Amino acid sequence: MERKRTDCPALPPGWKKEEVTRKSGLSAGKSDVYYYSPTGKKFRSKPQLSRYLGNTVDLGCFDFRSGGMTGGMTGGKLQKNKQRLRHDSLSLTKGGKTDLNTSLPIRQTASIFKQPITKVTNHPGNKVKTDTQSHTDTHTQRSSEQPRQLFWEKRLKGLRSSDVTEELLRTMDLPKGLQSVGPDSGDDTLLSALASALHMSSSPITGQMSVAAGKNPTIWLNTSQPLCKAFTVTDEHIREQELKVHQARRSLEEALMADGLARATENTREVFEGKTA
DNA sequence: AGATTCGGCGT
DNA sequence: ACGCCGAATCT
Repeated sequence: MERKRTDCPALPPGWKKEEVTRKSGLSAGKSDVYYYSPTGKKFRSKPQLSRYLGNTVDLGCFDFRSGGMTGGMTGGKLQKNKQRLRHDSLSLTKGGKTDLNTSLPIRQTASIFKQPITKVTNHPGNKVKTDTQSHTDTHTQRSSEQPRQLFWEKRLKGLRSSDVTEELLRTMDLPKGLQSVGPDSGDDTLLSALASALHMSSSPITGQMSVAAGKNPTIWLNTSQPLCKAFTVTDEHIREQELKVHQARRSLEEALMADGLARATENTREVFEGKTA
């Protein structure tokens, strides 16, 4: 039945939406909605889409079934102003490759995707100004980006890594003695903040040097540093870390060996049974 | 194996 | 009533 993959207006080019009507069973007549990324991966739920796109995008106002944005604060209940999508892994159609999203959450007050803006005036000759890739093209020069929110790292809360199966990976442990500054004193946010700082910046990460930053961040916060109290790295820390790296490398080596062996034996078995794939 | 399809749990 | 996802079924 209905087997058409339509372009989804709300999503960046390359994404397709599909609606399949159930044709039998108790739920006959109902339908399921799927999305396909430019690379062809199929998505069957909003959480799955969200996981894939990363926390960079808040699909809070995205309606999975219809494929559109659900309007702002309509109706009685006040809706949280959380709405931001992004506009990235989608516009990255060039690399042909990666679907990976390693970018960090960016403030996005307006709509996620490219949308025409209609300017209403009394004057004739008004045109619709379409937002091509003017500002958001920022993939190369991001650090110099305009105003940043003071506590933008809050948006990193809940950011977790997962493997290809989307199984959540165990989080890392931070060395004792690291303390966050500002709201969200959670360990996970701290970890994300530090990881982001290391990821984005090429200069040393020292944390917030001024004690006053805790009291009055508006004035004293050093915005080029993560929301982490100043810390000192001891030789002991360094040795611990070296040990961890060694252990990780050993595990990796073992895993690779085991995998290689497994493949080898499987191949020989198949040849033996005469089923060469 | 991968894709398709419906059931059914949880909200 | 519906979103989400497991698993049976199909190719």
